Amino acid sequence: MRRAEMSRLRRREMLAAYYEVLVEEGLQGASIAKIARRLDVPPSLLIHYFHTKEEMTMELVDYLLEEYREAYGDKLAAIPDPLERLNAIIDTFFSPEYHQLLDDSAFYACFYLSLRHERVRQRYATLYEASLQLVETALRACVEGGLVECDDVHGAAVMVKALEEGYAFLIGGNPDMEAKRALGDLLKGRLRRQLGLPA
Amino acid sequence: MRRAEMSRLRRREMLAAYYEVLVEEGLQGASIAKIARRLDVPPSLLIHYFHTKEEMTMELVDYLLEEYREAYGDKLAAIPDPLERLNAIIDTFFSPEYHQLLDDSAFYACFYLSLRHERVRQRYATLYEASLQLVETALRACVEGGLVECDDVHGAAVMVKALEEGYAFLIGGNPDMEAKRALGDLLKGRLRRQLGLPA
Amino acid sequence: MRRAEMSRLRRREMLAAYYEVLVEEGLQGASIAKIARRLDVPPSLLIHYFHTKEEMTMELVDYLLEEYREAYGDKLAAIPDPLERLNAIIDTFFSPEYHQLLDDSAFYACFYLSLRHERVRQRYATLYEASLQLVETALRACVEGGLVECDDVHGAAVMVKALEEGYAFLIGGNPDMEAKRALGDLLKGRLRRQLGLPA
Amino acid sequence: MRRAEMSRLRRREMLAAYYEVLVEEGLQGASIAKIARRLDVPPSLLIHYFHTKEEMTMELVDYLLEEYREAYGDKLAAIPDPLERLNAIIDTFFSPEYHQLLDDSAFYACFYLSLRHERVRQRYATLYEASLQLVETALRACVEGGLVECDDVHGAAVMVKALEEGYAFLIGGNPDMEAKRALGDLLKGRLRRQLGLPA
DNA sequence: GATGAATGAGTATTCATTCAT
DNA sequence: CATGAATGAATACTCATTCAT
Repeated sequence: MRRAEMSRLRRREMLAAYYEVLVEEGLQGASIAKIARRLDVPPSLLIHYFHTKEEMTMELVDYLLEEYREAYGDKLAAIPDPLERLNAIIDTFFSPEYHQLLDDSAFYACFYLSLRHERVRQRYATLYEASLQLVETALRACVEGGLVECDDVHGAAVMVKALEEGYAFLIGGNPDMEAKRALGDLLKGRLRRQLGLPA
Repeated sequence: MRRAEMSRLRRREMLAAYYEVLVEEGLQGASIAKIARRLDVPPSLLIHYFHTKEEMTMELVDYLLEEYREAYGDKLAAIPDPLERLNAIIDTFFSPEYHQLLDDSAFYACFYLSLRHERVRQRYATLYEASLQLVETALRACVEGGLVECDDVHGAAVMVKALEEGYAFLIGGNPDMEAKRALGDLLKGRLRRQLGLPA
Repeated sequence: MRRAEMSRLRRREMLAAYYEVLVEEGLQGASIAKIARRLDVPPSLLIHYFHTKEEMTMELVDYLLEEYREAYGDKLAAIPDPLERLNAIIDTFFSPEYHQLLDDSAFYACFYLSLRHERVRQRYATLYEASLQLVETALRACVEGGLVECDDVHGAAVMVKALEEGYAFLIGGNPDMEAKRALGDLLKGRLRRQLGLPA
Repeated sequence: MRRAEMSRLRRREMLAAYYEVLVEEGLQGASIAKIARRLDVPPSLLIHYFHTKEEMTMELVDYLLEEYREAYGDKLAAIPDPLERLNAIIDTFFSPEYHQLLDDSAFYACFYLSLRHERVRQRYATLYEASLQLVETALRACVEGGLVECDDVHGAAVMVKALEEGYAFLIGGNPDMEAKRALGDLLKGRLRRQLGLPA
């Protein structure tokens, strides 16, 4: 028992180090040797745990997406009042902070990997699906409660997600926080108007 | 002049080979040696032309973004009637074909690079600005012609771009053409409704 | 005793796995890790049993040479009639089957090792000596029984062994069974004529 | 022209270094890095010339077999008188010196490789064929000249080769020169008697 | 303009082995 | 008896780049 637990923690340490190296050195520069150097262990230890770099990369993506879920998904889903929840979701999605939980370049590194590795793609799809459900469920509750009028709840939810991803893309790499926030507010406003929500 | 022209063509060949290698091998696997092998020339020849790999990469981004402009930007801008132009823009932005001009993974590879290289970021920003102007100009002409009602033309244009990028992101890596098209239609419909355009 | 017996069996399993890996991967590719993988045990278990790879290799040679003795040596030595025994020996030595008891490449791998490790050399020398004795004893009995005429029994026995090893070498790696057999018959005929044995 | 010549020489130097390392370190210990160290060049230079270690190994075999041919084959074939030539061949084949042109362990290393690499096998087969022809031609000339009586020239030649290879095998790894020579003389004598040659 | 020799740092991974549990 | 964490040296090979021709 103790051993297994220790091993799990060690893996997380290693993945965290991988993430840091990825942010600092980029996809091309993130090597097993550099991760090992950061942890002050021999490279062979990483191989001992993950067998190959590819497998380690896959686990990194899992680990990062998991962090996303933990940090936001669960918190948002827990809000009981549907309108309040919907508003919180939208405020979150169009806030720079949400998209900065992960470093921009690390996020797009992982997304890039998702385009080349089926397994990564599926993790992204799962996350997307969960996120879409979050929106759709809140929206549907609002509609059923007569708080919002909407004839195509699913379509509206997809639109929210598309706009959110577009927002993430447009603020990518831009260091100007004010501009990011302004863009978020602009899109939020238009989105709220379309959904018939009070600003 | 002959010499300069030859040289320019040779460079394009090389960049095209770089693109192909990038698509097949990914960011991590795209090396000078592999590009050279594909062209059946020594690697030192590529260095001879581009001096460093980084410079070659920068030129690749230019080359690819240029292809985008040539293929779509100029054509769309040339449509004289503003409403027709605006509709064409929207149809283009939300069609799978537009986003498949470049291989998904190559596009996001370049975008990823833009997050790490200021020079690349500026090329992307320029492309974004031009594309935004295209939308904004068409929209403003429609508003001024009384064909469309809109109190914040710039904001609306930004929204179009955000939605387009979100669309690109969501269809990334998905091989199902029908699903891509359906998603494009969904977003297009909602966008048109918001802008007060006839479906 | 039970424990010791179990341990002996386990060792044999491991040596058998080593042999298989040696055949499949060659001398350069046969590693502790691969043997362990084949047995689905951790590499450290092999070290636990054999202490070092070298020791394991030495035991492998013993094990394989032992198999030779078990399979043929004892059987041939047990034939009571000397002429019959001599004929059986010659038929065995010049049959492809005898030289295929061990995979060609594994046999020469071990022989190669014998050139570099004194301990292995001695095992080979012992096997050679036993085999030579087998021939010499049979031949001497025939001479003494007046069945064969030969003034230098030892020399003749050496000749038999030399020809046998030459035969083994020449058929090494050749997959054509017919050719192997034909060559064996050719050499056998000439040998028999020299020894004054009936064909 | 100068370049090509230089390159050829450099390759030979490298193969010679490979041979030396092979003799000293054995098949398992002969690595690119060690060969490079011996030549005081970076390992990547060897790869530059030979692309892979396997290819380098194949060229090593060619190079060594070629040395054999140069050292003995041509010289023996050049002897005009057939009986003299046949005697010289036999004296050579059963002399320790001939089999020591190459280090024992290196020779069997190469032979071992021939069992695992088709390309190497073919080189060995070619060498064998040439050597067999040498014997057969000399023998046939003797028979036709009435110097030797033999009804199956080809069979006799094969026997010579088999005995020679057996001799090589039996003296392998034995450092006692006297014993080697005595064994050669023993086999030579019996062979000559069988072929009807004067001792 | 084009080539190939040469370099040196770097790659992921494998190796046999030790050790604590 | 058996395991898996850990090590450190080694593996073949790739990398971008320089330089002389």
